[in-house]
Amino acid sequence: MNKKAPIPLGIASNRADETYLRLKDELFNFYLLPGDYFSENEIAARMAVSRTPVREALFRLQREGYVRVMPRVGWQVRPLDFDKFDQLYEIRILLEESSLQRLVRKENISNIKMLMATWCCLPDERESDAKAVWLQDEQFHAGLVEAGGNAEMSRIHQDVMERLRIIRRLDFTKAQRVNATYEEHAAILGQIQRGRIGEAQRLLRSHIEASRLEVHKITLSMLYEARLEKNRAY
Amino acid sequence: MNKKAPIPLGIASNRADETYLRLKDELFNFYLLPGDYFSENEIAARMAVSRTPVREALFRLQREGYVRVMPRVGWQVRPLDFDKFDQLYEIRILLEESSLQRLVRKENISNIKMLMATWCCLPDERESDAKAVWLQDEQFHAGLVEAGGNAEMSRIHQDVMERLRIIRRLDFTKAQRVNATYEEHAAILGQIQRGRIGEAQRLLRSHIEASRLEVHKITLSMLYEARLEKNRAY
DNA sequence: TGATGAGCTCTTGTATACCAGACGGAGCAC
DNA sequence: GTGCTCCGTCTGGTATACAAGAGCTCATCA
Repeated sequence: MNKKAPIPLGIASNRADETYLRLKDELFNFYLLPGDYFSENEIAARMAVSRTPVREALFRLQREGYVRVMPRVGWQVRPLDFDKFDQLYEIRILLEESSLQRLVRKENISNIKMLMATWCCLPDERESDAKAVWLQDEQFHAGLVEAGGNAEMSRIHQDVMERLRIIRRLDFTKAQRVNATYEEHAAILGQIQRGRIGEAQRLLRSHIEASRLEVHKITLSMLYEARLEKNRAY
Repeated sequence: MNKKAPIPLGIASNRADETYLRLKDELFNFYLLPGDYFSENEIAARMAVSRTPVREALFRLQREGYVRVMPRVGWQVRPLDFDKFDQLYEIRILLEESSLQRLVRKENISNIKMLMATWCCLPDERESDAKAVWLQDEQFHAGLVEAGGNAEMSRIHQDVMERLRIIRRLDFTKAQRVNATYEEHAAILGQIQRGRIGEAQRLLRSHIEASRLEVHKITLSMLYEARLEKNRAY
């Protein structure tokens, strides 16, 4: 029984991607807590792969700011840095606002119509599942940037959103927040359709600012609970 | 003599970084030409290291958009994509403009004064070495963003500048361009000092646009020459 | 009692062996 | 002549062996 299991590969096409996704999942669910120390061997044993794909995954996560390596010492989960999150929110606002600006110049509003189908609907047609709303919200903001027509800007926006995801995913748990999101998105799209870009930008900015503040509040308690949860498990 | 050489390590602290820097150097000097195919073994043999650090370096370069891997087939140097460069220039403008905006709000002009010492000088005090001017130019634009006070935005700006470097470094070869750079930078800083941010933004935008157009022209001929140069060598 | 250093153990960094898949060319069938 | 199949050889993907440094433990000595 010294032979390894046949093929424990997941949906990813290789073990490195698989390990990357699993590790990110553990980071997002606070199984790996900010500040924790760990080693490559530890991860490799837990995920039943060799150190090679683990290292590849960790380097990617390091590049994205989630973990850091201390040479010949070990790895650490980077502590949550709310100043950094604020800065990323500011960049989000900048990118999305400027995409609206270019939108009106390029008359590229086909994406916008698709977004309206999702967001400009009657209250009883609204999605209620938190995770589904969160996904649609991601698509809304990505869609605005894509409509701007700058693919590199979309890529950067996606990176920023990715880095915010660890705290943003804790939003959309209260019905009130979901309803507010629907109304604000619809209002923004409405102003765009009327060609009032300036007003749309103003609404967009305050919409994102509201999200930022809300997430601040939620995350602190959620992180605390996640910490308790993990401690209970041992 | 089957024992390897003792320590052929360069300035980097490990072979992976060393390999990364050497590869990027070869990319920037068009020793590795856009469109070229190559394998990990080939690089490893040429740089006298094992595949492990080579792979780590290549993954970093892939993430930065210089190369791409085709699984179980090989690696390719990504062709130069001028549309992409245009998009990156647009992002540069956005980031630097918005940094000026925040500058006036935060009254954070200590960086600006340092920049003025370099750029607001008499014509005979100007740096003439192309490489030195290029370095100062990088610092000027990075300095503007840093003065905005958003560290994450600085990081993104740095990434964008890095990706533009392969074509931007071919600029600053003509004295005329150097002089224009000095005058335009001085003008921008002058407007900032007078608190006329809007005008500074306008100048900054046209300054970057001019650089973009100039680089377009230069690069096509330089790349052609680099191609000839390499063919001559064989 | 306190300082110190040898050495053990753990870490990441690097090299290498092995695997499966992709591709191309030779050879055969038609 | 043309197309198909098989097989050898190359590739990157993965596992593993080895090297070297950081840090801790504990014994030793002043």
